[in-house]
Amino acid sequence: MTKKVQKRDAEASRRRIIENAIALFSKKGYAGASMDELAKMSDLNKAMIFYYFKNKKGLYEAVMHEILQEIYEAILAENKLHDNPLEELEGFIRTYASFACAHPYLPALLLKELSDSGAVIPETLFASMRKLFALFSDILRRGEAQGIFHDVIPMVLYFTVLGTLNLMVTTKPLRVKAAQLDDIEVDTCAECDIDEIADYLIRKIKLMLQQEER
Amino acid sequence: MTKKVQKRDAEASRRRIIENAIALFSKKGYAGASMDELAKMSDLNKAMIFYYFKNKKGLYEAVMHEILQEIYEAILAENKLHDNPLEELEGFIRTYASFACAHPYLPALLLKELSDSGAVIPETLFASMRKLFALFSDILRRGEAQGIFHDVIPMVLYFTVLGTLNLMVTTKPLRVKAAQLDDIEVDTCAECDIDEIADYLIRKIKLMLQQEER
Amino acid sequence: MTKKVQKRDAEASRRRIIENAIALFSKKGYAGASMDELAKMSDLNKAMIFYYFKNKKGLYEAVMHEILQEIYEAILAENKLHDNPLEELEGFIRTYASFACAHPYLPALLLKELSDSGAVIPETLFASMRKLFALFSDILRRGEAQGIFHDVIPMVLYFTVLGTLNLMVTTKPLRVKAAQLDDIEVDTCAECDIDEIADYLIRKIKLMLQQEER
Amino acid sequence: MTKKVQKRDAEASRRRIIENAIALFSKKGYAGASMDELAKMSDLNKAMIFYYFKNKKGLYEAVMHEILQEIYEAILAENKLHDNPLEELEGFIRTYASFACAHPYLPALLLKELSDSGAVIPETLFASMRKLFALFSDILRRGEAQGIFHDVIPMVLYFTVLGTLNLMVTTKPLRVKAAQLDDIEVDTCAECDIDEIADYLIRKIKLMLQQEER
DNA sequence: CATGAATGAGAGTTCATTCAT
DNA sequence: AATGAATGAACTCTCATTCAT
Repeated sequence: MTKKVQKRDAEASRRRIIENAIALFSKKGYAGASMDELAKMSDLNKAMIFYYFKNKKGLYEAVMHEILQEIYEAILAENKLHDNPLEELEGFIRTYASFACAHPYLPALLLKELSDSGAVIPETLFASMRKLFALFSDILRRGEAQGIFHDVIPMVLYFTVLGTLNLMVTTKPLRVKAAQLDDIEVDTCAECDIDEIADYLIRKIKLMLQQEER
Repeated sequence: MTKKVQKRDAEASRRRIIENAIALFSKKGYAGASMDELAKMSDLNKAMIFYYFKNKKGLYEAVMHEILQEIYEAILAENKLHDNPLEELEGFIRTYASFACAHPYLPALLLKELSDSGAVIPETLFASMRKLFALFSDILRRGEAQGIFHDVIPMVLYFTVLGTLNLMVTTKPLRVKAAQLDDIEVDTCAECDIDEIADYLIRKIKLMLQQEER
Repeated sequence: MTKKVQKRDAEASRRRIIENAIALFSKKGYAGASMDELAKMSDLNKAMIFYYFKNKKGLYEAVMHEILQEIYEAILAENKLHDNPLEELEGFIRTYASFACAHPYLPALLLKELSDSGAVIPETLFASMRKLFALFSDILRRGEAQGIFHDVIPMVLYFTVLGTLNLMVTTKPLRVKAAQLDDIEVDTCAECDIDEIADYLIRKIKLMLQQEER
Repeated sequence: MTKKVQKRDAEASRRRIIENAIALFSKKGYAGASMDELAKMSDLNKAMIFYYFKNKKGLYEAVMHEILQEIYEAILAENKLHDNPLEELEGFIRTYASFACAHPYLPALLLKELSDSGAVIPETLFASMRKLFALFSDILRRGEAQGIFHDVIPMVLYFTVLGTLNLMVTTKPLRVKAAQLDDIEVDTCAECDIDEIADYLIRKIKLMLQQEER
């Protein structure tokens, strides 16, 4: 007879949880996020979180996997549009920047996680982050092989890019507030939008890589 | 009757608390750190924490103030040894790097705090961080005025430096582990020590700043 | 399969908490009552108190609302049985007295609350107490209008009635103990039951109100 | 040599503690009052409270003894000025009223204590209160013997007087607030001062006692 | 698939009280 | 007589998690 009176849509519930969890974890961190609050946000019973994700850590892993997968796919798609390392590098930075700006939870979550070596989820973070780094590293190595980049240490440069962009995104509110209170002595770049910053960063990174040291 | 190994030494107790708190907060973050655990670590009754610092937030503020003050003083001292922007910049980076390496709680705490715009202690973080940035900014501006640096945006470059160095420090365990598990496909720079990294970063930053764009 | 002795019966749990809370608050006062003890009394986990009442103050409000509502309804019901102010007044006093005797927590809670102007819950106490006073006041005013009561100040007389009855109830144990220890010098009325006292009070109040001053 | 550099005046310290304790206990009740706050108020080290009074209960006893002694002496002094029961009764009520008004902690403390049968300090309260009641009782008994009072139950009348006056004092703030918010429907006697109330009560008590029942 | 009731452990914080100086 | 440091127990309240329906 299959009553199906009410559409109990498992997939929809799951997604609602994940999406709210992304917001919550990025705002309050792992320890600070409460499953109670998450349930309320998601308009679902608390028990459902455990039904779908087993426990808090499991949910967190799902969240991290989700966002790392998303950014990876975005960057990979962009990467396929280009065929030389210089453009690929540009694309990488620009895509990461605009994605981070559109989804500011990403920098927040990533920095938190990286700031304690993935204390919560070493393996997951790990595997997911490696794919992204492998791509970045590969671009630089090929550029080096082609003689257009010099003196390359991919790991350091990777964190240079991620560090700069992530911090510019997460500190935005702080910098805006500083600008309001401050005499104009120091410029906190409160107005810059992320695309300008990405452009600037690209320009600078090029100078870094294309020059041989004197 | 000389040694007088005092049991009830306020200053000593206070310091023990602060020092353990630095370790604890940097390891577990603000929300994740437990005052109970801290008391045990410090070999003191839990109530003493509140006796000295009023509440958890007060303790956290004291901790952040402490570490930011320390790094600021270290950098300021170094800065006074030089008299031209280029050397000053080098000194800044090198000092920050070696301090961060010697006191790895600094990057951990800083990244956590910056990753949510100083959610816990906006004002304190703020004031303390500004002094450091003001110094950095000043170095670059003077360099620009003297025609040795070009196309300078201090805020972005500040986060480039801090982002790179902090992330290299906090991800060290992660990178080491990656190196063990991995086929040699990607180099996670597991062996590099922080001074080499600082050297590399300095070299690169110089290229960034001394060149005019082509 | 009929009886269904429910274990997880929300309404029952809630009631158990409220009822024990009434006893506890009336015995120890607001500050002196411990939620831990209440949980134990109620054979429930401590967290359930907060699940049902949000916090201690919320519980206290619920308690006060409950008892004030009960006494109000009892008196109102009695009031409807009469149609002249004299009888209504009698009914008011008698009902209050026997209710207070049957539920001795009422005087205890009321006196405590009134003794600091409703420090804990000004608004709630307020609204609930006003209804009762409004009824009392109305009775007296109508009596005055009909010329059977004279020189009426309802507020004072209200507290005369409540003060006398409440104190006679709450001091009962004290007075009994006094009677045991004492030589018969002073009569603490240890034997009187509350109905006699109510009768006496009614007699006296009548003399108060029906006479014009000489 | 008797250095006596600093006047460490024990008696003064003791008094400061007692006086602040009266205020504190009357405002927050026994359980709600904190020795920490008391020490701060008294500008003394917390340990001194225990030096002078052994423990919280001891202090509370001292406080209750103090205020009951004071009111007893005030009333006794007044009583000696009169030589007939009617005037003595008037004096009792009037003195209690004005004392209670001048020292509003008395009603607050008394009602709290009486509202749980002297849970904290049965014996002390007891002994002190009995002297006062014995005086009141004696006045009435003599009046009855002289044929000017009729149908006397001292215990009840005692609480009638104390109940009325104490409640009028402690509820003053509540009644004032009610007067502000309310439409004029009910008169909470917010303006009456305590002497008017005492006069009114005396008038009414006289009617109570001088009449034989009809 | 979904709910609300229940739990036990632990959170931060305050308490009365004592110790050493 | 007076202080500040220290304690342990208790406090209110929140947490992640599970059970019964």
